[in-house]
Amino acid sequence: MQMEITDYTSHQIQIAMYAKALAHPARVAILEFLAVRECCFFGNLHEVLPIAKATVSQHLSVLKDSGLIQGEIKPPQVKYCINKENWETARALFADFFNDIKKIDSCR
Amino acid sequence: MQMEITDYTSHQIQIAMYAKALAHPARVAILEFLAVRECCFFGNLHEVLPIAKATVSQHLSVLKDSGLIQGEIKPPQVKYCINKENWETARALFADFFNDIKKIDSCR
DNA sequence: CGAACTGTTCGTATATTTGCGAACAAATAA
DNA sequence: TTATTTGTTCGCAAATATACGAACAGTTCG
Repeated sequence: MQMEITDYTSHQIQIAMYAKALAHPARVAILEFLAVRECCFFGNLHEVLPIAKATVSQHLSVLKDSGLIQGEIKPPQVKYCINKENWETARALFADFFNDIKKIDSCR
Repeated sequence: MQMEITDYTSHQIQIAMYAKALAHPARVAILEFLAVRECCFFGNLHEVLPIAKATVSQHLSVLKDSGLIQGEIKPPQVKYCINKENWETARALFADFFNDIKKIDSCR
């Protein structure tokens, strides 16, 4: 008797969650921007993004909720940076996901 | 004078597009299912997913539009499989994205 | 104290996503 | 021809996501 998937696995849900965090160009831009700087304040991000500060804040919130970044209050500014542990988790998750599928020959 | 990002780069848009395609557990499940089978019909997918066939069809449509999979009509069935070229593109895109950021020491 | 600066939260408008049943289309089988 | 099988498309409802200005909160500066 074949195992039946009645619901999604936590693995699938986790990949989908990280993917959702990356699913908007502004958030990809934020992460790329954080990547090349030792340190980055909200204002730096707002400067280079073509959106209102309220919207920037919202995207940062999504990224924080995903765990990919973290913010630290350095009054009167807020400093953001990549969360290394979770970043590595996501990196490995996507790498495995794409490679597992690359192994097989699929159709044709 | 610092280069200013006035809009998103096509690179950022492309990552966001692929990420959006992966941003739902059902679509991750579909891709994982396609990964371990030589060949896969719509019915096989519908069987193992906890959603109505109309919804399965919709998710397949999203994945087709992203380029990650392709469908082939084998009357009266429809056979789906991973699109290898685009899959490799996405794999490389995410791998680079995650590794570029892993390089830097970021804050703390 | 009040003004200025930095960023978040609120309220709202609009667009997109997700999900389903029903209707539909195409091919096959009876 | 009619019924069945397979999957897509339609129409709709509900939930999320995106975006903005305005209001707000906390800190610093004058």
